[in-house]
Amino acid sequence: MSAKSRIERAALEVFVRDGVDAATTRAIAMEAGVSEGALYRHFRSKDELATGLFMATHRRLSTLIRESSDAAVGIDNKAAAIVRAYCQVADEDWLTFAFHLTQLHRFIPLYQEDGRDPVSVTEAVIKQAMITAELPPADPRVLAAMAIGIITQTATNKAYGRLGEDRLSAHAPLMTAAVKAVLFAR
Amino acid sequence: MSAKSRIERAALEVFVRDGVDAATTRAIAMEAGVSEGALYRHFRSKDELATGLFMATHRRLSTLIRESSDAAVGIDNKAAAIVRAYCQVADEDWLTFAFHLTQLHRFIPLYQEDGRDPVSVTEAVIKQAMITAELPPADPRVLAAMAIGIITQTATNKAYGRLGEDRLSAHAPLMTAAVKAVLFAR
DNA sequence: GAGATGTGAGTAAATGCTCACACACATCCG
DNA sequence: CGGATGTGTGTGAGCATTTACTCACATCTC
Repeated sequence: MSAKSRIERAALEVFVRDGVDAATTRAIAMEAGVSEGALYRHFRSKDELATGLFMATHRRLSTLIRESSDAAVGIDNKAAAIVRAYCQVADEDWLTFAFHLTQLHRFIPLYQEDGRDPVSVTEAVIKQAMITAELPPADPRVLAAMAIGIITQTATNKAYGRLGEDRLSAHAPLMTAAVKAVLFAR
Repeated sequence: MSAKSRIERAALEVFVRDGVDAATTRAIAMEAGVSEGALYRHFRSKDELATGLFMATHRRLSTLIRESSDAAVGIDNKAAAIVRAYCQVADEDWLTFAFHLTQLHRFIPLYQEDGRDPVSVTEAVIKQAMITAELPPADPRVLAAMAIGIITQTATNKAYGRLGEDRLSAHAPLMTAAVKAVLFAR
């Protein structure tokens, strides 16, 4: 593995463990088994390192959700597609996903910048389904928040060790049923 | 207002805005309109200040949830009581609630320490309802996470300015319906 | 006047980042 | 082929700055 990716993996570990602000470049370098100087050979700053890692996962997740919900037909299938997208990203690299999940609040301006984030996409899907009367009317902003909350809070509890070692997709059926139920709840 | 509470309010503002780790004692003192020394006259350390503020809201929330869900009869009423408890704490002091919400991840060991936290309480309620066959069987840990996720993610989106200026309880009916729907979803 | 409260300059430690240097390796030239 | 030169990468001591916290002294309150 290249030094650059070793540093990135180490940074993810330290960021998840200590939080981005409390993490030190020294700790990251030590975890990666390189000197502190090497870190700055590959990244301009600690902030660029953290932001780069966050945005990579953010774009991966946002794109996957948008594309797979677009491809699905009908609100039920779209809901299932969104759950599946989260599970896929979480399971293919839990560390990056956990970093994205736990440090999200530190990057909200970036999260919301282009209206292509998971919440906005979900909100758009819901709005559209209300126009076609597939869903009964309600505040789409709140429904989107609740739907995403079902998924992210399950993932968060897994990150906190409350759900054992299963992959996130082990809970996909229940999460999917829950999201569908919420969309129709009034 | 006493200096001590002025400092606490200022700390909450800065902690919410910058995060606990990035917040400086100077910024807090300036926001409170006192010197940095005054801060240490009332609190041993920045960490004690942050932890004290967090635990106060944590205990308030946990206790309220436990007591009001205990008092309610039947799973539907218990679900409504949990939503109401969150809304009450959020609406009576949004700043402390927003602090608790956004900085939770930094205090997980404290959050989980005594099994009286909102998620654990909700999990216990769900388990009991399954024993009495009020609810169909499923993993209570996941159901609890999802139910709490509905509430906290709605609140989080409000904190991020996605839901306008309404009080959280404005969304209580929808959140309550959603939580009930999730508990029965399979 | 005594104790509580407030002040702000000062301190030791930590942190993000730089820099002069070292090493490995490839390319070029006689 | 052997040496010179260039380039990408790694090192770790060192620097400037920031930060949490302290303390000798001032001020207020009763």
